Amino acid sequence: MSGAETQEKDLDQGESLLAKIALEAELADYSPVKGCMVIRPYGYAIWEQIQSSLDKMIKETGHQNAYFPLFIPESFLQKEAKHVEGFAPECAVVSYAGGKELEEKLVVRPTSETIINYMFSKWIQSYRDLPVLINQWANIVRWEMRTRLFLRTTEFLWQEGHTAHATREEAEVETKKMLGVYKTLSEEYLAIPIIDGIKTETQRFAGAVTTYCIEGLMKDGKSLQMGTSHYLGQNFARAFDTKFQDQNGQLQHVHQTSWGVSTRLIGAIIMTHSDEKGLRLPPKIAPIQIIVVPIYKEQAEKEMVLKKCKELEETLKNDFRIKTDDRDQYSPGWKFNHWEIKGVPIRINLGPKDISSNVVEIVRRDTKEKLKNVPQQDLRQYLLKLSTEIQENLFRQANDFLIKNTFTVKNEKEFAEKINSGGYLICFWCEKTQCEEKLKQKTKATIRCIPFKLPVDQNQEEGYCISCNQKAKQQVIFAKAY
RNA sequence: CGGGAAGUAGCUCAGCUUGGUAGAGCGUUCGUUUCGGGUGCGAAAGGCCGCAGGUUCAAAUCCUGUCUUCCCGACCA
Repeated sequence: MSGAETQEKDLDQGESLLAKIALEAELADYSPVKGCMVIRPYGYAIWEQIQSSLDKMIKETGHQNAYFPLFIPESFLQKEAKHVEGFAPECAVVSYAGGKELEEKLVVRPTSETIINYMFSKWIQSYRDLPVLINQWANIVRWEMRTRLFLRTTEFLWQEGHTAHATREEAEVETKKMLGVYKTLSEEYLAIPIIDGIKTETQRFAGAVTTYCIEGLMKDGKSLQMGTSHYLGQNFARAFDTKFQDQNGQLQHVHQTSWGVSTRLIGAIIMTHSDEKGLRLPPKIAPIQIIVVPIYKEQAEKEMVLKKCKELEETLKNDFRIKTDDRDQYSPGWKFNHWEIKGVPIRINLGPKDISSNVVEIVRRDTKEKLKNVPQQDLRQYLLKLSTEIQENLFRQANDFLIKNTFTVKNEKEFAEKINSGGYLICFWCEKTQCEEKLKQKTKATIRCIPFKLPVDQNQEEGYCISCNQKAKQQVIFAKAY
Protein backbone atom coordinates (compact mmCIF):
# COMPACT_ATOMS: atom_id res chain seq x y z
CA MET A 1 0.00 0.00 0.00
CA SER A 2 1.24 3.44 -0.82
CA GLY A 3 0.72 6.74 0.86
CA ALA A 4 -0.62 5.30 4.08
CA GLU A 5 0.71 8.19 6.07
CA THR A 6 -0.87 10.91 4.01
CA GLN A 7 -4.05 8.91 3.88
CA GLU A 8 -4.34 9.34 7.62
CA LYS A 9 -4.86 13.03 7.20
CA ASP A 10 -7.82 14.41 5.37
CA LEU A 11 -6.95 15.29 1.83
CA ASP A 12 -6.20 18.95 1.20
CA GLN A 13 -8.40 21.05 -1.00
CA GLY A 14 -5.44 22.67 -2.70
CA GLU A 15 -4.40 23.09 -6.29
CA SER A 16 -3.07 19.58 -6.25
CA LEU A 17 -6.44 18.02 -5.38
CA LEU A 18 -6.52 16.41 -8.77
CA ALA A 19 -3.08 14.80 -8.64
CA LYS A 20 -3.52 13.81 -5.04
CA ILE A 21 -6.76 11.96 -5.59
CA ALA A 22 -5.63 10.41 -8.85
CA LEU A 23 -2.55 9.00 -7.14
CA GLU A 24 -4.05 8.09 -3.77
CA ALA A 25 -7.14 6.44 -5.21
CA GLU A 26 -4.81 4.53 -7.53
CA LEU A 27 -6.44 5.80 -10.69
CA ALA A 28 -3.20 6.75 -12.38
CA ASP A 29 0.54 7.13 -11.99
CA TYR A 30 3.24 9.11 -13.72
CA SER A 31 5.23 7.62 -16.54
CA PRO A 32 8.91 8.35 -17.13
CA VAL A 33 7.98 10.46 -20.16
CA LYS A 34 6.85 14.02 -19.57
CA GLY A 35 3.12 14.51 -19.66
CA CYS A 36 2.29 10.86 -20.06
CA MET A 37 0.44 8.82 -17.50
CA VAL A 38 -0.30 5.23 -16.71
CA ILE A 39 -3.97 4.56 -16.15
CA ARG A 40 -4.04 2.00 -13.37
CA PRO A 41 -6.62 -0.79 -13.19
CA TYR A 42 -9.06 1.09 -10.96
CA GLY A 43 -8.88 4.21 -13.14
CA TYR A 44 -9.19 2.14 -16.26
CA ALA A 45 -12.22 0.38 -14.80
CA ILE A 46 -13.90 3.79 -14.49
CA TRP A 47 -13.01 4.49 -18.11
CA GLU A 48 -14.53 1.15 -19.10
CA GLN A 49 -17.75 2.09 -17.34
CA ILE A 50 -17.85 5.41 -19.17
CA GLN A 51 -17.01 3.65 -22.41
CA SER A 52 -19.70 1.05 -22.17
CA SER A 53 -22.38 3.60 -21.28
CA LEU A 54 -21.38 5.92 -24.10
CA ASP A 55 -20.69 3.19 -26.62
CA LYS A 56 -24.23 1.95 -26.15
CA MET A 57 -25.63 5.42 -26.83
CA ILE A 58 -23.39 5.87 -29.85
CA LYS A 59 -24.64 2.62 -31.32
CA GLU A 60 -28.24 3.41 -30.46
CA THR A 61 -27.91 6.56 -32.54
CA GLY A 62 -26.84 4.52 -35.53
CA HIS A 63 -23.07 4.69 -35.47
CA GLN A 64 -20.64 1.85 -36.03
CA ASN A 65 -17.23 1.43 -34.51
CA ALA A 66 -14.15 1.20 -36.69
CA TYR A 67 -10.45 1.77 -36.31
CA PHE A 68 -8.17 4.05 -38.26
CA PRO A 69 -4.39 4.01 -37.98
CA LEU A 70 -2.23 5.90 -35.53
CA PHE A 71 0.13 7.22 -38.21
CA ILE A 72 -0.96 9.86 -40.67
CA PRO A 73 1.11 11.09 -43.62
CA GLU A 74 2.31 14.58 -42.77
CA SER A 75 0.90 15.93 -45.99
CA PHE A 76 -2.63 14.99 -44.92
CA LEU A 77 -2.55 17.40 -42.00
CA GLN A 78 -1.53 20.17 -44.34
CA LYS A 79 -4.47 19.84 -46.69
CA GLU A 80 -6.86 21.86 -44.59
CA ALA A 81 -5.42 25.30 -43.88
CA LYS A 82 -7.01 26.05 -40.52
CA HIS A 83 -6.54 22.48 -39.36
CA VAL A 84 -2.80 22.45 -39.95
CA GLU A 85 -2.47 25.88 -38.38
CA GLY A 86 -4.23 24.67 -35.26
CA PHE A 87 -2.52 21.34 -34.85
CA ALA A 88 0.99 21.69 -36.26
CA PRO A 89 2.53 22.99 -33.01
CA GLU A 90 1.27 20.08 -30.98
CA CYS A 91 2.00 17.21 -33.34
CA ALA A 92 4.52 14.50 -32.64
CA VAL A 93 6.18 13.50 -35.91
CA VAL A 94 8.03 10.31 -36.77
CA SER A 95 10.88 11.02 -39.16
CA TYR A 96 13.01 7.96 -38.61
CA ALA A 97 11.88 4.35 -38.66
CA GLY A 98 13.09 0.96 -39.80
CA GLY A 99 16.63 2.18 -39.41
CA LYS A 100 16.40 5.08 -41.85
CA GLU A 101 14.95 8.51 -42.55
CA LEU A 102 11.40 8.31 -43.86
CA GLU A 103 10.59 9.69 -47.30
CA GLU A 104 7.45 11.22 -45.88
CA LYS A 105 7.22 11.96 -42.21
CA LEU A 106 4.39 10.40 -40.23
CA VAL A 107 2.31 12.38 -37.81
CA VAL A 108 1.06 10.60 -34.71
CA ARG A 109 -2.63 11.42 -34.90
CA PRO A 110 -3.73 14.42 -32.85
CA THR A 111 -7.24 13.65 -34.20
CA SER A 112 -8.33 11.69 -37.25
CA GLU A 113 -10.32 14.00 -39.53
CA THR A 114 -7.72 13.86 -42.29
CA ILE A 115 -7.10 10.15 -42.51
CA ILE A 116 -10.81 9.47 -42.21
CA ASN A 117 -11.59 11.88 -45.00
CA TYR A 118 -9.02 10.22 -47.17
CA MET A 119 -10.87 6.94 -46.65
CA PHE A 120 -14.31 8.54 -46.96
CA SER A 121 -13.41 9.92 -50.34
CA LYS A 122 -12.77 6.37 -51.50
CA TRP A 123 -15.89 4.93 -49.94
CA ILE A 124 -18.43 7.59 -50.83
CA GLN A 125 -19.68 7.77 -54.40
CA SER A 126 -23.40 8.24 -54.30
CA TYR A 127 -26.04 9.81 -52.09
CA ARG A 128 -27.02 6.20 -51.49
CA ASP A 129 -23.75 5.73 -49.56
CA LEU A 130 -24.77 8.45 -47.13
CA PRO A 131 -24.87 9.06 -44.31
CA VAL A 132 -21.66 7.45 -43.11
CA LEU A 133 -21.76 7.22 -39.33
CA ILE A 134 -18.53 6.08 -37.77
CA ASN A 135 -16.95 6.14 -34.37
CA GLN A 136 -13.59 5.05 -33.13
CA TRP A 137 -12.12 4.45 -29.69
CA ALA A 138 -8.49 5.38 -29.84
CA ASN A 139 -5.49 7.02 -28.28
CA ILE A 140 -4.20 10.33 -29.59
CA VAL A 141 -1.15 12.47 -28.97
CA ARG A 142 -1.02 16.23 -28.53
CA TRP A 143 2.24 17.78 -27.40
CA GLU A 144 1.14 20.15 -24.67
CA MET A 145 3.31 22.63 -22.81
CA ARG A 146 1.76 22.09 -19.46
CA THR A 147 0.24 18.78 -18.47
CA ARG A 148 -1.97 17.56 -15.65
CA LEU A 149 -3.14 14.04 -14.86
CA PHE A 150 -6.34 13.26 -16.76
CA LEU A 151 -7.07 16.87 -17.66
CA ARG A 152 -4.25 17.37 -20.10
CA THR A 153 -1.81 14.61 -20.87
CA THR A 154 0.39 14.18 -23.91
CA GLU A 155 -1.31 10.97 -24.89
CA PHE A 156 -4.91 10.31 -24.00
CA LEU A 157 -7.75 7.97 -24.77
CA TRP A 158 -10.90 9.16 -26.38
CA GLN A 159 -13.71 8.41 -28.71
CA GLU A 160 -14.01 10.33 -31.97
CA GLY A 161 -17.12 10.19 -34.09
CA HIS A 162 -16.91 11.09 -37.76
CA THR A 163 -19.92 11.37 -40.00
CA ALA A 164 -20.64 12.41 -43.57
CA HIS A 165 -24.02 13.62 -44.79
CA ALA A 166 -25.68 14.75 -47.96
CA THR A 167 -27.00 18.02 -46.58
CA ARG A 168 -25.98 20.74 -44.25
CA GLU A 169 -29.21 20.38 -42.27
CA GLU A 170 -28.66 16.70 -41.67
CA ALA A 171 -25.09 17.25 -40.52
CA GLU A 172 -26.16 20.03 -38.18
CA VAL A 173 -28.84 17.82 -36.66
CA GLU A 174 -26.21 15.15 -36.16
CA THR A 175 -23.81 17.59 -34.48
CA LYS A 176 -26.43 18.67 -31.97
CA LYS A 177 -27.70 15.16 -31.46
CA MET A 178 -24.28 13.96 -30.36
CA LEU A 179 -23.80 16.96 -28.12
CA GLY A 180 -27.07 15.88 -26.53
CA VAL A 181 -25.64 12.41 -26.00
CA TYR A 182 -22.67 13.98 -24.22
CA LYS A 183 -25.00 16.03 -22.06
CA THR A 184 -26.87 12.88 -21.09
CA LEU A 185 -23.63 11.06 -20.37
CA SER A 186 -22.36 13.86 -18.19
CA GLU A 187 -25.52 14.66 -16.28
CA GLU A 188 -27.13 11.27 -15.93
CA TYR A 189 -24.10 9.03 -15.63
CA LEU A 190 -21.25 11.17 -14.33
CA ALA A 191 -23.62 13.33 -12.25
CA ILE A 192 -21.93 16.44 -13.55
CA PRO A 193 -24.16 19.35 -14.57
CA ILE A 194 -22.98 21.10 -17.70
CA ILE A 195 -23.62 24.19 -19.72
CA ASP A 196 -24.04 23.42 -23.38
CA GLY A 197 -23.58 25.97 -26.11
CA ILE A 198 -21.58 27.22 -29.03
CA LYS A 199 -17.91 28.15 -29.04
CA THR A 200 -16.83 31.54 -30.26
CA GLU A 201 -14.46 31.81 -33.18
CA THR A 202 -11.35 31.87 -31.02
CA GLN A 203 -12.25 28.64 -29.25
CA ARG A 204 -13.55 26.82 -32.30
CA PHE A 205 -11.99 23.52 -33.46
CA ALA A 206 -9.35 24.05 -36.14
CA GLY A 207 -11.20 23.34 -39.37
CA ALA A 208 -14.77 23.44 -38.07
CA VAL A 209 -17.60 25.74 -39.09
CA THR A 210 -19.32 25.48 -35.73
CA THR A 211 -18.11 23.95 -32.48
CA TYR A 212 -20.60 23.01 -29.79
CA CYS A 213 -19.44 22.08 -26.33
CA ILE A 214 -20.40 21.00 -22.87
CA GLU A 215 -18.64 22.83 -20.05
CA GLY A 216 -18.49 21.76 -16.43
CA LEU A 217 -17.59 23.87 -13.42
CA MET A 218 -14.86 22.27 -11.33
CA LYS A 219 -14.44 22.53 -7.54
CA ASP A 220 -11.70 25.12 -7.86
CA GLY A 221 -13.98 27.43 -9.82
CA LYS A 222 -12.43 26.75 -13.20
CA SER A 223 -14.37 25.59 -16.19
CA LEU A 224 -13.55 22.38 -17.98
CA GLN A 225 -14.44 21.63 -21.56
CA MET A 226 -15.82 18.13 -21.22
CA GLY A 227 -16.80 17.39 -24.76
CA THR A 228 -17.11 18.96 -28.18
CA SER A 229 -19.18 18.32 -31.26
CA HIS A 230 -18.27 20.00 -34.52
CA TYR A 231 -20.13 20.82 -37.67
CA LEU A 232 -17.26 20.69 -40.14
CA GLY A 233 -19.20 21.95 -43.12
CA GLN A 234 -17.49 20.96 -46.34
CA ASN A 235 -14.02 22.07 -45.26
CA PHE A 236 -12.46 18.64 -45.12
CA ALA A 237 -14.57 17.36 -48.00
CA ARG A 238 -13.07 20.06 -50.20
CA ALA A 239 -9.55 19.38 -48.95
CA PHE A 240 -9.89 15.65 -49.62
CA ASP A 241 -12.35 15.83 -52.46
CA THR A 242 -14.96 13.80 -50.64
CA LYS A 243 -17.82 14.00 -53.13
CA PHE A 244 -21.04 12.20 -53.92
CA GLN A 245 -23.45 12.25 -56.81
CA ASP A 246 -26.85 13.51 -55.67
CA GLN A 247 -30.25 12.45 -56.95
CA ASN A 248 -30.00 14.93 -59.79
CA GLY A 249 -26.67 13.58 -60.92
CA GLN A 250 -24.77 16.57 -59.52
CA LEU A 251 -21.44 16.09 -57.73
CA GLN A 252 -21.43 17.64 -54.28
CA HIS A 253 -19.07 17.73 -51.33
CA VAL A 254 -20.35 15.95 -48.25
CA HIS A 255 -21.23 17.79 -45.07
CA GLN A 256 -19.43 16.43 -42.06
CA THR A 257 -19.36 16.26 -38.30
CA SER A 258 -16.92 15.09 -35.69
CA TRP A 259 -17.31 14.79 -31.95
CA GLY A 260 -15.33 13.48 -29.02
CA VAL A 261 -14.95 12.99 -25.32
CA SER A 262 -11.86 11.70 -23.59
CA THR A 263 -10.34 10.33 -20.41
CA ARG A 264 -10.52 13.97 -19.33
CA LEU A 265 -13.98 13.01 -18.10
CA ILE A 266 -12.28 11.09 -15.30
CA GLY A 267 -10.53 14.32 -14.35
CA ALA A 268 -13.92 16.02 -14.38
CA ILE A 269 -15.32 13.41 -12.00
CA ILE A 270 -12.42 13.95 -9.63
CA MET A 271 -12.65 17.73 -9.81
CA THR A 272 -16.43 17.75 -9.37
CA HIS A 273 -17.18 15.15 -6.74
CA SER A 274 -14.12 14.77 -4.51
CA ASP A 275 -14.27 15.77 -0.87
CA GLU A 276 -11.80 15.86 2.02
CA LYS A 277 -11.91 12.06 2.28
CA GLY A 278 -11.12 11.42 -1.35
CA LEU A 279 -13.02 10.47 -4.45
CA ARG A 280 -16.80 10.12 -4.62
CA LEU A 281 -18.03 8.12 -7.57
CA PRO A 282 -21.52 8.23 -9.01
CA PRO A 283 -23.00 4.71 -8.71
CA LYS A 284 -23.71 4.46 -12.42
CA ILE A 285 -20.05 4.52 -13.37
CA ALA A 286 -18.42 3.22 -10.17
CA PRO A 287 -16.44 0.04 -10.94
CA ILE A 288 -17.39 -1.17 -7.47
CA GLN A 289 -20.79 0.07 -6.33
CA ILE A 290 -20.92 -1.77 -3.03
CA ILE A 291 -17.98 -2.80 -0.92
CA VAL A 292 -18.63 -5.27 1.87
CA VAL A 293 -16.32 -5.06 4.87
CA PRO A 294 -16.45 -8.12 7.09
CA ILE A 295 -15.82 -7.64 10.80
CA TYR A 296 -14.70 -10.49 13.00
CA LYS A 297 -12.42 -11.45 15.87
CA GLU A 298 -11.53 -15.10 16.06
CA GLN A 299 -11.46 -17.78 13.41
CA ALA A 300 -14.94 -19.22 13.99
CA GLU A 301 -16.42 -15.76 13.72
CA LYS A 302 -14.42 -15.07 10.60
CA GLU A 303 -15.76 -18.12 8.81
CA MET A 304 -19.31 -17.31 9.82
CA VAL A 305 -19.04 -13.66 8.74
CA LEU A 306 -17.31 -14.39 5.43
CA LYS A 307 -19.93 -16.97 4.61
CA LYS A 308 -22.62 -14.40 5.23
CA CYS A 309 -20.73 -11.90 3.02
CA LYS A 310 -20.68 -14.41 0.18
CA GLU A 311 -24.41 -14.91 0.59
CA LEU A 312 -24.91 -11.17 0.40
CA GLU A 313 -22.80 -10.97 -2.73
CA GLU A 314 -24.79 -13.76 -4.32
CA THR A 315 -28.14 -12.14 -3.71
CA LEU A 316 -26.98 -8.72 -4.89
CA LYS A 317 -24.57 -9.44 -7.71
CA ASN A 318 -27.20 -9.35 -10.43
CA ASP A 319 -28.10 -5.79 -9.55
CA PHE A 320 -24.83 -4.36 -8.34
CA ARG A 321 -21.11 -4.44 -8.92
CA ILE A 322 -20.35 -5.74 -5.45
CA LYS A 323 -17.16 -6.94 -3.80
CA THR A 324 -16.17 -8.21 -0.38
CA ASP A 325 -12.86 -7.00 0.99
CA ASP A 326 -11.84 -10.23 2.70
CA ARG A 327 -8.17 -9.33 3.05
CA ASP A 328 -6.89 -10.48 6.39
CA GLN A 329 -3.96 -8.13 6.72
CA TYR A 330 -6.02 -4.99 7.07
CA SER A 331 -8.28 -3.98 9.91
CA PRO A 332 -11.89 -2.94 9.26
CA GLY A 333 -11.04 0.66 10.12
CA TRP A 334 -8.27 0.69 7.57
CA LYS A 335 -10.61 -0.69 4.94
CA PHE A 336 -13.23 1.95 5.68
CA ASN A 337 -10.75 4.69 4.87
CA HIS A 338 -9.30 2.86 1.91
CA TRP A 339 -12.61 2.48 0.11
CA GLU A 340 -13.63 6.00 0.98
CA ILE A 341 -10.55 7.35 -0.80
CA LYS A 342 -11.49 5.20 -3.76
CA GLY A 343 -14.98 6.64 -3.81
CA VAL A 344 -17.08 3.48 -3.61
CA PRO A 345 -20.65 4.81 -3.23
CA ILE A 346 -21.98 2.29 -0.72
CA ARG A 347 -20.27 0.34 2.01
CA ILE A 348 -21.80 -2.51 3.97
CA ASN A 349 -20.26 -3.29 7.34
CA LEU A 350 -21.09 -6.81 8.40
CA GLY A 351 -20.15 -8.31 11.76
CA PRO A 352 -21.44 -10.84 14.27
CA LYS A 353 -23.78 -8.33 15.91
CA ASP A 354 -25.49 -7.57 12.63
CA ILE A 355 -25.77 -11.19 11.69
CA SER A 356 -27.35 -12.20 14.98
CA SER A 357 -30.06 -9.59 14.54
CA ASN A 358 -30.44 -10.00 10.77
CA VAL A 359 -29.35 -6.50 9.86
CA VAL A 360 -26.43 -4.76 8.15
CA GLU A 361 -24.79 -1.43 8.68
CA ILE A 362 -24.64 0.74 5.58
CA VAL A 363 -22.48 3.80 5.06
CA ARG A 364 -23.11 6.06 2.10
CA ARG A 365 -20.05 7.72 0.65
CA ASP A 366 -21.72 10.88 -0.60
CA THR A 367 -22.97 12.06 2.81
CA LYS A 368 -20.78 9.82 5.02
CA GLU A 369 -24.05 8.97 6.78
CA LYS A 370 -24.10 5.74 8.76
CA LEU A 371 -27.33 3.78 8.43
CA LYS A 372 -27.49 1.32 11.29
CA ASN A 373 -29.70 -1.76 11.59
CA VAL A 374 -30.88 -2.01 8.01
CA PRO A 375 -32.95 -5.22 7.77
CA GLN A 376 -31.44 -7.88 5.56
CA GLN A 377 -34.76 -8.68 3.99
CA ASP A 378 -35.63 -6.23 1.23
CA LEU A 379 -31.98 -5.18 1.17
CA ARG A 380 -31.94 -5.31 -2.61
CA GLN A 381 -34.77 -2.80 -2.90
CA TYR A 382 -33.24 -0.65 -0.19
CA LEU A 383 -29.91 -0.53 -2.00
CA LEU A 384 -31.42 0.14 -5.39
CA LYS A 385 -33.23 3.10 -3.91
CA LEU A 386 -30.13 4.28 -2.05
CA SER A 387 -28.05 3.96 -5.16
CA THR A 388 -30.44 6.17 -7.11
CA GLU A 389 -30.48 8.62 -4.24
CA ILE A 390 -26.68 8.87 -4.17
CA GLN A 391 -26.55 9.35 -7.92
CA GLU A 392 -29.10 12.16 -7.67
CA ASN A 393 -27.51 13.71 -4.62
CA LEU A 394 -24.11 13.97 -6.27
CA PHE A 395 -25.71 15.70 -9.22
CA ARG A 396 -27.71 17.99 -6.95
CA GLN A 397 -24.64 19.01 -4.97
CA ALA A 398 -22.68 19.73 -8.13
CA ASN A 399 -25.61 21.62 -9.60
CA ASP A 400 -26.05 23.74 -6.47
CA PHE A 401 -22.37 24.55 -6.67
CA LEU A 402 -22.70 25.59 -10.30
CA ILE A 403 -25.71 27.80 -9.61
CA LYS A 404 -24.11 29.31 -6.52
CA ASN A 405 -21.04 30.19 -8.55
CA THR A 406 -22.76 31.68 -11.54
CA PHE A 407 -23.12 35.44 -11.54
CA THR A 408 -24.55 38.01 -13.84
CA VAL A 409 -22.27 40.98 -14.35
CA LYS A 410 -23.14 44.25 -16.06
CA ASN A 411 -19.87 46.08 -16.47
CA GLU A 412 -16.16 45.53 -16.54
CA LYS A 413 -15.72 46.61 -12.93
CA GLU A 414 -18.13 43.95 -11.70
CA PHE A 415 -16.50 41.48 -14.05
CA ALA A 416 -13.03 42.18 -12.66
CA GLU A 417 -14.26 41.89 -9.08
CA LYS A 418 -15.96 38.56 -9.61
CA ILE A 419 -13.71 36.73 -11.99
CA ASN A 420 -10.87 35.97 -9.58
CA SER A 421 -13.02 34.03 -7.16
CA GLY A 422 -13.89 31.54 -9.88
CA GLY A 423 -17.18 30.44 -11.33
CA TYR A 424 -19.21 31.46 -14.33
CA LEU A 425 -19.95 35.03 -15.30
CA ILE A 426 -22.90 35.79 -17.51
CA CYS A 427 -22.72 38.97 -19.48
CA PHE A 428 -23.56 40.57 -22.78
CA TRP A 429 -21.02 40.47 -25.56
CA CYS A 430 -21.05 42.37 -28.83
CA GLU A 431 -19.63 39.38 -30.75
CA LYS A 432 -16.38 41.11 -31.63
CA THR A 433 -13.27 38.98 -31.17
CA GLN A 434 -11.26 41.97 -30.01
CA CYS A 435 -13.56 42.47 -27.02
CA GLU A 436 -13.15 38.84 -26.06
CA GLU A 437 -9.38 39.08 -26.47
CA LYS A 438 -9.14 42.26 -24.46
CA LEU A 439 -10.85 40.65 -21.50
CA LYS A 440 -8.70 37.58 -21.81
CA GLN A 441 -5.58 39.74 -21.69
CA LYS A 442 -6.78 41.54 -18.58
CA THR A 443 -8.36 38.73 -16.61
CA LYS A 444 -7.24 35.40 -18.12
CA ALA A 445 -10.89 34.49 -18.50
CA THR A 446 -12.32 33.31 -21.80
CA ILE A 447 -15.76 32.88 -23.25
CA ARG A 448 -16.54 29.27 -22.53
CA CYS A 449 -19.59 29.30 -24.76
CA ILE A 450 -22.65 31.07 -25.99
CA PRO A 451 -25.08 28.98 -23.99
CA PHE A 452 -28.25 27.47 -25.41
CA LYS A 453 -29.87 28.22 -22.12
CA LEU A 454 -28.61 30.30 -19.23
CA PRO A 455 -28.04 28.36 -16.01
CA VAL A 456 -29.83 31.06 -14.02
CA ASP A 457 -32.92 32.99 -15.05
CA GLN A 458 -32.21 36.01 -17.14
CA ASN A 459 -34.97 37.91 -18.85
CA GLN A 460 -33.10 40.66 -20.60
CA GLU A 461 -33.13 40.50 -24.36
CA GLU A 462 -30.60 43.20 -24.88
CA GLY A 463 -27.77 44.82 -23.00
CA TYR A 464 -24.34 46.33 -23.34
CA CYS A 465 -21.11 44.58 -24.20
CA ILE A 466 -19.08 43.86 -21.10
CA SER A 467 -15.99 45.20 -22.80
CA CYS A 468 -16.82 47.97 -25.29
CA ASN A 469 -20.15 48.92 -23.76
CA GLN A 470 -21.96 48.98 -27.08
CA LYS A 471 -25.37 47.45 -27.58
CA ALA A 472 -25.27 43.67 -27.61
CA LYS A 473 -27.78 40.89 -27.98
CA GLN A 474 -25.67 37.91 -27.13
CA GLN A 475 -25.25 36.67 -23.60
CA VAL A 476 -22.17 34.55 -23.01
CA ILE A 477 -20.51 32.58 -20.24
CA PHE A 478 -17.07 33.71 -19.18
CA ALA A 479 -14.76 31.73 -16.91
CA LYS A 480 -11.19 30.85 -16.28
CA ALA A 481 -10.62 27.49 -17.85
CA TYR A 482 -8.32 24.51 -17.83
C1' C B 1 9.12 27.52 -23.65
C1' G B 2 10.31 31.51 -19.43
C1' G B 3 10.14 32.26 -13.58
C1' G B 4 10.03 29.60 -8.77
C1' A B 5 10.25 24.89 -5.76
C1' A B 6 11.36 19.75 -5.43
C1' G B 7 13.63 14.62 -6.55
C1' U B 8 17.49 10.41 -0.59
C1' A B 9 14.11 3.04 1.71
C1' G B 10 7.42 1.12 -0.74
C1' C B 11 5.35 6.28 1.39
C1' U B 12 6.33 11.20 4.01
C1' C B 13 10.69 13.44 4.86
C1' A B 14 15.67 14.67 7.75
C1' G B 15 20.91 14.92 6.37
C1' C B 16 23.52 19.21 2.15
C1' U B 17 25.14 25.57 4.78
C1' U B 18 30.77 23.68 6.83
C1' G B 19 32.59 17.08 1.69
C1' G B 20 34.85 11.87 5.54
C1' U B 21 30.98 4.30 6.80
C1' A B 22 23.16 6.22 4.66
C1' G B 23 19.06 8.29 8.84
C1' A B 24 13.82 8.70 11.19
C1' G B 25 8.59 7.82 11.23
C1' C B 26 5.04 5.06 8.74
C1' G B 27 4.48 0.75 5.68
C1' U B 28 6.57 -4.39 4.51
C1' U B 29 8.25 -9.55 6.47
C1' C B 30 8.36 -12.89 10.91
C1' G B 31 6.44 -13.63 15.94
C1' U B 32 2.79 -12.10 19.32
C1' U B 33 -1.52 -9.20 20.38
C1' U B 34 -5.73 -7.24 17.96
C1' C B 35 -10.02 -6.52 14.52
C1' G B 36 -17.52 -2.24 14.92
C1' G B 37 -13.17 4.13 12.19
C1' G B 38 -6.26 3.66 10.00
C1' U B 39 -4.28 -1.95 17.04
C1' G B 40 -0.09 -2.60 20.85
C1' C B 41 4.74 -4.94 21.62
C1' G B 42 9.41 -7.45 19.90
C1' A B 43 12.72 -8.63 15.91
C1' A B 44 14.26 -8.36 10.74
C1' A B 45 14.64 -7.09 5.66
C1' G B 46 14.92 -2.93 2.58
C1' G B 47 18.78 2.62 -0.51
C1' C B 48 22.92 2.87 -8.68
C1' C B 49 20.85 9.72 -2.57
C1' G B 50 16.64 11.06 -10.32
C1' C B 51 20.45 10.42 -14.42
C1' A B 52 25.30 11.92 -16.73
C1' G B 53 29.69 14.47 -16.35
C1' G B 54 33.26 17.49 -13.46
C1' U B 55 36.17 19.25 -8.93
C1' U B 56 38.59 16.36 -4.87
C1' C B 57 42.73 11.64 -1.62
C1' A B 58 37.33 11.44 -0.71
C1' A B 59 30.73 13.81 -3.18
C1' A B 60 23.84 12.61 -1.07
C1' U B 61 26.64 17.20 0.20
C1' C B 62 30.38 21.65 -4.19
C1' C B 63 30.08 22.81 -9.87
C1' U B 64 27.90 21.90 -14.93
C1' G B 65 24.43 19.56 -17.90
C1' U B 66 20.07 16.67 -18.32
C1' C B 67 15.29 14.15 -17.08
C1' U B 68 10.75 14.10 -14.19
C1' U B 69 7.08 16.30 -10.83
C1' C B 70 4.58 20.61 -8.45
C1' C B 71 3.29 26.01 -8.55
C1' C B 72 3.06 30.66 -11.69
C1' G B 73 2.92 32.69 -16.90
C1' A B 74 2.62 32.00 -22.88
C1' C B 75 -0.32 27.20 -25.88
C1' C B 76 -4.52 23.42 -25.72
C1' A B 77 -9.65 18.19 -25.21
